[in-house]
Amino acid sequence: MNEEPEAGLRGRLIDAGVELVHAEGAQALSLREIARRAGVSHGAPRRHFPTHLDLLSAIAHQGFADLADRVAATLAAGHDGPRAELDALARAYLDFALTRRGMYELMFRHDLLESGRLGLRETSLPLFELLTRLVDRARPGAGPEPSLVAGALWANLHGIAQLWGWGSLQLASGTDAVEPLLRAAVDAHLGPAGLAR
Amino acid sequence: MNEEPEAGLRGRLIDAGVELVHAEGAQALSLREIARRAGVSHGAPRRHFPTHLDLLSAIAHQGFADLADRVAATLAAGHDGPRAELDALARAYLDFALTRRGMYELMFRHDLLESGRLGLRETSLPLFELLTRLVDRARPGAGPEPSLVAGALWANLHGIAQLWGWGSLQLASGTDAVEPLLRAAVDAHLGPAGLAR
DNA sequence: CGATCTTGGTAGACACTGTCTACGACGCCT
DNA sequence: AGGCGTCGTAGACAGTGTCTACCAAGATCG
Repeated sequence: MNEEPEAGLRGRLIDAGVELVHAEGAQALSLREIARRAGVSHGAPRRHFPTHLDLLSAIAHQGFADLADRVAATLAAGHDGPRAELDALARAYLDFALTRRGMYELMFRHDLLESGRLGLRETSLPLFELLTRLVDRARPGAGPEPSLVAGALWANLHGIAQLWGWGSLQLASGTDAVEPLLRAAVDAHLGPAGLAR
Repeated sequence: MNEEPEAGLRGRLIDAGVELVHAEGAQALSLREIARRAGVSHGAPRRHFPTHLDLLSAIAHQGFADLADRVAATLAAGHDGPRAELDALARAYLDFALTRRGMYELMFRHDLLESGRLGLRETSLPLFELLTRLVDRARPGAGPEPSLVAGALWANLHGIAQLWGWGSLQLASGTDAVEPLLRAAVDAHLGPAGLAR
């Protein structure tokens, strides 16, 4: 499922960037610092990435691949029906966003997504289609179409991940645990756990 | 509801920043450019804002005030019951996020929120409490507590605003209208429109 | 009334950033 | 051997945020 790691300086730059964003956060990803960590001069990356944003996009791309791997590994563990799989997916998504904060932030930088580099926006499509399939199987036929529910649910997960990630939701809802919020969101879009199936 | 505009250079800097973020977007808010637009040297802002982030926080603060004004104006129009008010609030929120994109982006910059400057995170609390009250009144007593539902709903609005704003949701769900998505989200958290109340 | 201190702005320096250009080393091919 | 891409280096340039020295005008006070 994962493409083989790229050889040469191009791959080393991406690796250095991934390491850096995990260690220091998204704002530390200056072109020159990445080059420094890869042991080359600041002009070298230009041979492989025309601009700074292209390099960042490649790093974010790697992040989406990691997320896909995590989700795949979670689902491979085996679950009791599509609803349980959805719960697991939601938790894995949130977990990724909260533990890999810098990478998650990078992956959803609007200027990266909007620049259309590397088809970054399209990179999340397979994950979204998986979500749509699960929604379709987890819910009885009635109600709005699955892609709509999946879209709303994805947006909900994304919003929880972000707002919780920087403390706004803790402050607002007065709790210090995400799980109830996550459960409330999933239940809202799919109905309470025990019903379907 | 709005505090009076601040006089002096401090207020002029904020105004220049607000204008700039509306005209050119959030990445254009360099300290020097704001100073230029306010007609002062690049060192002048330092007398009023110790650091660049403090100035940005003050601008974002103004954005939250604008959002609160918009929501208040929307609710003042008069609606038929709390559920209709919630629909109007959700639409106003989304409308703000999509028309004032640069400002919305600035308001939810994590480094601003996390730095705790100006109590920026607390600024959204009144709006959230309003949301919680409406949720409480719009839903029959059963189910999870209102603050939890309000938190999940807020996260959903935020997620829709962001993902839609930069085109990811259009691509994923295959539609080009937000309204169905917004309705699906509100219905999911509060139940279909006709039922309650 | 004159000296002094505070307030609020200017001007220049510094380190750092992303981009661009000139240059050079190296391998490959004919 | 000669030519030619490929790929990295080194330096310049404009722009950034921050810091420091300076200075002009007002207020305060002995």
